[in-house]
Formats: sequence, C-alpha cells, structure tokens
Amino acid sequence: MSDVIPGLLIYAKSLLGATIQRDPVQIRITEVEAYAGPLDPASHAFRRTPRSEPMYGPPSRAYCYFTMGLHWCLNVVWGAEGTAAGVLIRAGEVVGGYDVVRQRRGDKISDRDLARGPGRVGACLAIGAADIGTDLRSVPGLRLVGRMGSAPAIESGPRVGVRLAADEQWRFWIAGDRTVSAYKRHAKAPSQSDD
DNA sequence: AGGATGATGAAG
DNA sequence: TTCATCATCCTA
Repeated sequence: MSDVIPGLLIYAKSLLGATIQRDPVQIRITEVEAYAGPLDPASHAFRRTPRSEPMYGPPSRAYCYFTMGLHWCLNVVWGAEGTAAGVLIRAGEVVGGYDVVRQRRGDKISDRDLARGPGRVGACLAIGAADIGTDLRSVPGLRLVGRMGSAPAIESGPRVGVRLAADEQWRFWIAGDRTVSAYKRHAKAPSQSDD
C-alpha cells in the first residue's frame, strides 16, 4: 500500500522539464511537490472531502484549489483511481505566450518571477474553478506535455509551507534553475528534533 | 451558524 | 514581517 510513495516520487521528478500549457501560454516545469493522499497529513486529500474529491479520481486530471482568498494552484493527479495522490506544480519558466502572460501579470513583475511560485503558475495559465477535473492529456485547453530529451539534474528538499510532515523530502527542482521558488518552513511546523 | 486557517504573494 | 482575502472544513 505504501508502495505508492516511490512511484509517486518518480512521477513527480519526471514532470521536471515537461510543459504545462494553454494556448498560447507554455510553462516549462522547474519545481514540483508530491502529495501522497491519505498517507500524507500535508495533503488536501488526507481527508476525503468535496474539495479533495478530484484527487480521488483518475490520474492525469487537474486538481485545482483556491487559497488565501487570492491564488489558484494546479496539481496533476497521479495513481490509480482512489489513490488520491498528486503533484503540485510549484514553479516554471514561461517559454511560450509571453505577451499574454505579461498582459495577465502586468509589467512590474520580473521575467524570472512570472511563474516562480504555485500561485503565479496559476495566474500565468489563468487557472480557475472551471479547470478542476480537466483531463490534462486531451489536446484542447489546459494540457500537460511530457519532457523531450534527457532528464535534467534534480535536487530535492522539504516541501514549502506545510505544517505537517514538514520534513518529508518530497519537493523536487531542476538543479540551478533560477525560476525555482524559495524555501519557507511553516511557522508552526514542529522542529526536526522536537519530541 | 460561526470561527480558524491555509500546499501564497506582494508590499513595507 | 505583515496583511489582503475567502473557500473550505471543523466545532458546537
């Protein structure tokens, strides 16, 4: 049962260098985080609720959620139906549709920061409630396109801003990429050597 | 029914 | 470091 975790982590890493796109915007994924559903207290799907229901559905669908009254974030559901695991797209590099992204984000934000952070990824792609449950393999609309070419060098570390399971090294990024977001530990996360 | 709280981002 | 801002979930 707990065999899901190795597979999930491999999948999460495989997403680095892939692109998530909605014509004409294309984002090359540079940073992801894995969430292991009922096995993972940090996952929205730790409990099955109406919000987390899409995570319990089939893989390769979008799980999108609204947070802090402002931001939409995008996950790719992974694993057989009922597994409820997924990968959060945390950051990327805008490689297509630059003008449309600029139109959405204004001119104050730097190129580097355009999709640096999960809320910004959502803003670039205009993610919203309508995208929840979308099949990311279908050609029209929001779409995930696998990486071409060789695998990038990958680094890993703890996930950003989670209070529970704060020490799991389930965040992955492309080594040295400048669009990777900064690490911030949740203020209330128990310290690593806390009893 | 009501309150606490975010898988955040931007400003100061 | 503070705060905007609100859907969701927990508690009662």
